[in-house]
Amino acid sequence: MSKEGTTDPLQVRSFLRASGHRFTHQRQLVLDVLQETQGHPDAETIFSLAKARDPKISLATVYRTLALLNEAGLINKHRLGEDHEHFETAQSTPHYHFTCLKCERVIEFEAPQVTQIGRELCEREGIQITEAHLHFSGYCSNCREGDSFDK
Amino acid sequence: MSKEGTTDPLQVRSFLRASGHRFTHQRQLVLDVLQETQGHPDAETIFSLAKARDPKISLATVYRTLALLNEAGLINKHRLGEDHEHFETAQSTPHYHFTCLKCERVIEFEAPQVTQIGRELCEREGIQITEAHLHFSGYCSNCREGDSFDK
DNA sequence: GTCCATGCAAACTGTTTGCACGCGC
DNA sequence: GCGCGTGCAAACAGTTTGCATGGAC
Repeated sequence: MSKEGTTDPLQVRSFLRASGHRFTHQRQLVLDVLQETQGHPDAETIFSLAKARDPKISLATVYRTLALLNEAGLINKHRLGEDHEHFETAQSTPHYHFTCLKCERVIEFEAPQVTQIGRELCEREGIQITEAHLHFSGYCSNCREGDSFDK
Repeated sequence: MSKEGTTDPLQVRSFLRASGHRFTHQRQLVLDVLQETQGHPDAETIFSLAKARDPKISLATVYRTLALLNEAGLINKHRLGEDHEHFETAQSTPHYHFTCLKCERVIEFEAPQVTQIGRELCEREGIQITEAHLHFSGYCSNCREGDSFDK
């Protein structure tokens, strides 16, 4: 589960310039943080990691950058817990998530069937699908019933 | 696509009493509204519909009631657009949603494959799944490309 | 030098909570 | 009448925005 993604500085730079955006220190930084972070950090986490390297960066910039990168398709947004967004660099193969309601652990999995479901729906309804999210929640192997153990 | 559900006054009343909750006018009202409303209203919509019948009901009560009914399994919560929750009375068969990014139309569909995906994941990961959400977004038949027509 | 991007603080949205009163039981 | 449920307003979390300054090009 390594982070591939097309996010090296040069590509990002030319991508931004091509779409009429400037290549700033902050944009690079947010992307770096996202690439180097395991899992699915939320905006606040990304912010504090970025701030560790550039104490001047602001939360607003992080949000603005995340929105930009998301629109560009370089990163993806997910509602994992309930309340707020999590981010990850765009992967080549679509995948989905399970979240443990107790320990918040996230398990990623692939499910090609989802693409098929979408395809059928498109045909039947004449729609066009741009995004698919499958999300399970429940209890992971450590948290199901045996709660009392690790208390 | 009729609203079945086990939400007639008598059943709700005894359900609430059984779980140590009181049967109030407001709780009945919220449930009524939810049953009589097509689609997937959000809290604000439910509030204004309820308010039309009882001008004294408060938004806080609506939220508290929705939370209660959701925990009880009588209704379900969904993130359809992006920003806020939508609600619907619990259906007997699991179903999922497509949302049009332009006109916000929601299409419901069934997909038994999802249950299967969940089952496999449970076996492989030793987890326990309590909830499943599959959500597509994109453009409905009216909104894909032909935007200019209905301008 | 131009203009987009940033930092800051204030605004905003959806939802939750503290508290005194009111009503189901 | 006891105690949960309510209404109100204030609090809250996550995110967005207006504005003056700063930096990419």
